[in-house]
Amino acid sequence: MRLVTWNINSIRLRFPLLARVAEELKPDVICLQETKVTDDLFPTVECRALGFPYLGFHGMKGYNGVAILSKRPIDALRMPSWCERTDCRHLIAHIGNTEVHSVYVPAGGDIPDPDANPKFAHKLDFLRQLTAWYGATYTPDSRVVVAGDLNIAPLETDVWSHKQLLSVVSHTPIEVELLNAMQGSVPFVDALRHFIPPAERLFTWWSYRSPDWTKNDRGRRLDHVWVTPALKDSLRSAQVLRDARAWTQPSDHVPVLVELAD
DNA sequence: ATGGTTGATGGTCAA
Repeated sequence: MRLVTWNINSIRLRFPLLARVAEELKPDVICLQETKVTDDLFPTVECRALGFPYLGFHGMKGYNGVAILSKRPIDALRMPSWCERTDCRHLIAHIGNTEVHSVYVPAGGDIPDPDANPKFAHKLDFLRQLTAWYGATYTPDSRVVVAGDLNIAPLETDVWSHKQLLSVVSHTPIEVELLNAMQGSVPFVDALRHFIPPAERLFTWWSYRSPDWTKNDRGRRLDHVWVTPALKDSLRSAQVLRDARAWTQPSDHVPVLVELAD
């Protein structure tokens, strides 16, 4: 199974780029975040025309929104909600004998202080709740893929400057600690770092707020694919489609591909 | 330290 995760930042605006991702990466499953579309306006006909007959989506007006597009039958869909909100940040599809999760962790605002910044507090709470739930719901024998924009870059090599980003939301010690706790809850295997050495720099996001995203390569690895230990030996390859950041009218995130043996 | 850009929306808010 070839699985792509991508924060598309509006599926309607960037549908032509989604078609390009489908054509170039030939995924069997695509997990999307920030679809930014309500369910009644989701482009179901267009997705099916791309070769994905089986669709799950969970969206709201203007913000957030997750989706899973599949060439293989989706047997069941679930949409957990966290922090007593209906934020459309989590979608689960049962595909064959495996669960695929599309997750969009709150970005957390600009100030890395939960007392001063409710958005940061929400991000931390979201991570704590998800961690408790994953730990209580799954075991190492579960067949689960967690894919999405987790909005945290855990390793020093996941950011362009570890020192300069220590107090920047996405790379603060408290966030990294909570993300590591979430990964350890089952535990999950980091599929990207399974193939790409942790010593090597690896980014999946480059800010829009730079006139030239390639200048000094100031990126971060915010998008992740994790698998349960039961799937570890099935991992075949992983790839970040860095080129997609240079496409016309790009998302600030690029697609990440992980290939698993069936 | 600050500001920079993009998207949905229709004034700003979120990222």
